[in-house]
Amino acid sequence: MAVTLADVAARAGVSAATVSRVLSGNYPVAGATRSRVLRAVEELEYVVNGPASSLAAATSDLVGVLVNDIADPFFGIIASAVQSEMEPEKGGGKLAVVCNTGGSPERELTYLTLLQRQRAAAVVLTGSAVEDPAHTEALATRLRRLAAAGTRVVLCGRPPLPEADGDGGRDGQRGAADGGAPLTVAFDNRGGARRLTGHLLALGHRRIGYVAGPAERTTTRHRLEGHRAALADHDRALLAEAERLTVHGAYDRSSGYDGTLELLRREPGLTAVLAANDTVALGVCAALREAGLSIPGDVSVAGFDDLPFSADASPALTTVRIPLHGAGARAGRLALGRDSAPPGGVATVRTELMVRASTAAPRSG
Amino acid sequence: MAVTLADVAARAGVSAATVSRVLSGNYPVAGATRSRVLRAVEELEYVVNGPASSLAAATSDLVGVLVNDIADPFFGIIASAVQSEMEPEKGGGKLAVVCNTGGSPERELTYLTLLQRQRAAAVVLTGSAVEDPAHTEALATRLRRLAAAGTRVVLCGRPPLPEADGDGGRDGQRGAADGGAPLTVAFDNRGGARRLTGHLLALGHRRIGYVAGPAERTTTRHRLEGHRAALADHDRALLAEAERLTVHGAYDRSSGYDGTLELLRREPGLTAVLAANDTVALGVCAALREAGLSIPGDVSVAGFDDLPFSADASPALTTVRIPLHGAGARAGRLALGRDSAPPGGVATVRTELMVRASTAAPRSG
DNA sequence: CATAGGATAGAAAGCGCTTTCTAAAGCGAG
DNA sequence: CTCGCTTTAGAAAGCGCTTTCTATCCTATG
Repeated sequence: MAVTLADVAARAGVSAATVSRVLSGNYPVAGATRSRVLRAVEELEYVVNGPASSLAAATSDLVGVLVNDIADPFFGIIASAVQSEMEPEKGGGKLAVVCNTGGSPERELTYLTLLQRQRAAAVVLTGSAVEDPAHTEALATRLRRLAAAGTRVVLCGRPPLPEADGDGGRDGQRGAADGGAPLTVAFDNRGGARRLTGHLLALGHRRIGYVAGPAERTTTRHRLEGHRAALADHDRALLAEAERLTVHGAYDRSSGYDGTLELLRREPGLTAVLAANDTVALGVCAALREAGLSIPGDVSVAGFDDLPFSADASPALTTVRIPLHGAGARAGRLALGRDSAPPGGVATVRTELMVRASTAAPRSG
Repeated sequence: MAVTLADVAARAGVSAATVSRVLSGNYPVAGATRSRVLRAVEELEYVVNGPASSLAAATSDLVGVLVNDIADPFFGIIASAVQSEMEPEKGGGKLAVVCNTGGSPERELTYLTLLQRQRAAAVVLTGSAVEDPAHTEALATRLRRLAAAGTRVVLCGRPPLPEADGDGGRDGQRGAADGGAPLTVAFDNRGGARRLTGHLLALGHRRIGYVAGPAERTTTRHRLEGHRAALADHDRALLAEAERLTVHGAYDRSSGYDGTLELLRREPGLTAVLAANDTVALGVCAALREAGLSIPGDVSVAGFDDLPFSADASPALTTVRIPLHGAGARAGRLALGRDSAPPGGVATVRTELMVRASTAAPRSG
């Protein structure tokens, strides 16, 4: 039905092998022959059959990008950056495939199977991971197997895989023999949270609420650890209160709203609220305003991520900026093997405290 | 290297054909045989070779989703909805591939080639199209060719393809013979804009600025047409001013900011500003506030799309809601052939005026 | 008890491409 | 003018799967 290589070959008066060589370009073909083939391709509107090509060559130009929520700009920005590294102009010429896992470990596995089936050239997993030991192990096993089969695996914004144990590591230098072990681009969530809480403490806040993300996510834990480390640094007594002033929710606006209501119930004297991320912070602000509290006059609010809308919120949000675009681009290059692997396989991306209008010294003391 | 069908067959003590039948499930296999095969698959950790499978079956389970900007929630929501229809549970079991065109016609064509190469099962094109005749024709040709080759083509949020002319239409009833002509899920941008401007006029606004999107985009033109139709309906004299009170920009915040500054320069007596979309509206608000104007006290502001953050902006944004999720889901089902084609191949999605705090009657008159 | 007919499984022919192996020219050097 | 090397192109063998066509084994029926 469709035009095939053989049709082009016949039209150009050459063999199929020659056409293939002209198109892949990794073999010398005389100029005259080449242009004759190219013209035939043109005239017949020939389009390579990808599956056939992938089968014969045992490689494909698909790169999978797994995201937790494609409608969330956080992931959109990362995915966009990864994809921009795959541009044909940049020497990639890969097809970046964004897969929406919805944060579900099962779907993550499902998509990985689908990608493995397609013999994807690389896979980039973004966003926090679920800390369920069973899932962690299943995921790690599959990722190592993918890597061993020649698919490049890059984790972006999640912690590196645990060390392989059990039957793995048959050769001394792990990851050197096969396709290479999974690589990681990690965010310094802990450090960022620590600086953020440090900033609030320096302003004089002592009763700081925390509307955290889902309890089982790595990112949630890391940010919480940073927060508590800062509290402990300042005054170990604050740590005792921290537990009571922390509520968990999802990474969305309504969690911020509901969480804030709960926090106010627990501690009406709150002078600051930290949000799991900027989207949650929006909900926090809405709840505070509805409670008749001004920001930052009565309560300071801070978020995490520094998404595009954060500087535009009113008041502009104090937040911890994660260079998402840079991180995504880095992950993309690692996935393409265009950047050399970072030492230890882990590149940590710095986060930066952005102090804006939503945080100020608490009224009086 | 990898485990193949033959390995599984050998292990299960059956032929390759049987294994294939067990896995595809569209042929009766005796229960005992089936479970023996399944066990072998399990034990060998067999994963189908997608390219080989696609080649032999002459189909693939890839569905391409082209978006203008993956970091923009507008597209994120649509893509997410399309993808949710592809869930294995929903009987789809397709791999939705989100491709970021950056709004560039060339990249659009590039990705379509890539998808055609992969023999994609369907392609969904989202977002406004560029109104360059040369590109429109090139795109239409390629899409019709894709459709003819059996790939389902769905346009979402852009106008239907122009009627095929020239050498096309060899058979009387177009689109019936082959895979089917491209389908469209269109947004009623014109009607939405018309109602929005109507709302402002009803409030008493007469000097209404418009920070429009890129001039060459269909969406921009449609919204502008709706706007002007409303003005003309009310008082033809307003139409004369409309040109002067319209500026063009991109679909981003800074365009809203810059555009508003320009509009204020042209007409300091502005009482309302319409934005190309909600993101642009954020920039409009920022510029107005910096100019010392209150919203909606001095100037009313309205947007388009009703993205998640729009209700949270302060003041909450009056806007035209487009049911993006529903539209994306519809497009997804059409792409899967799960919904029957709408009459004329075009399903138009209603838009809804959401009146919120950012618009009010102008001060005095 | 013989035989038609259904159920189940195997053999084998591709799907369209890449790539190794091989052959035919074309060239300068002895 | 011949020999051996390089350049260029063809033949053909798969890549791993699906699917048609056949063969076999039962079971039901006359």
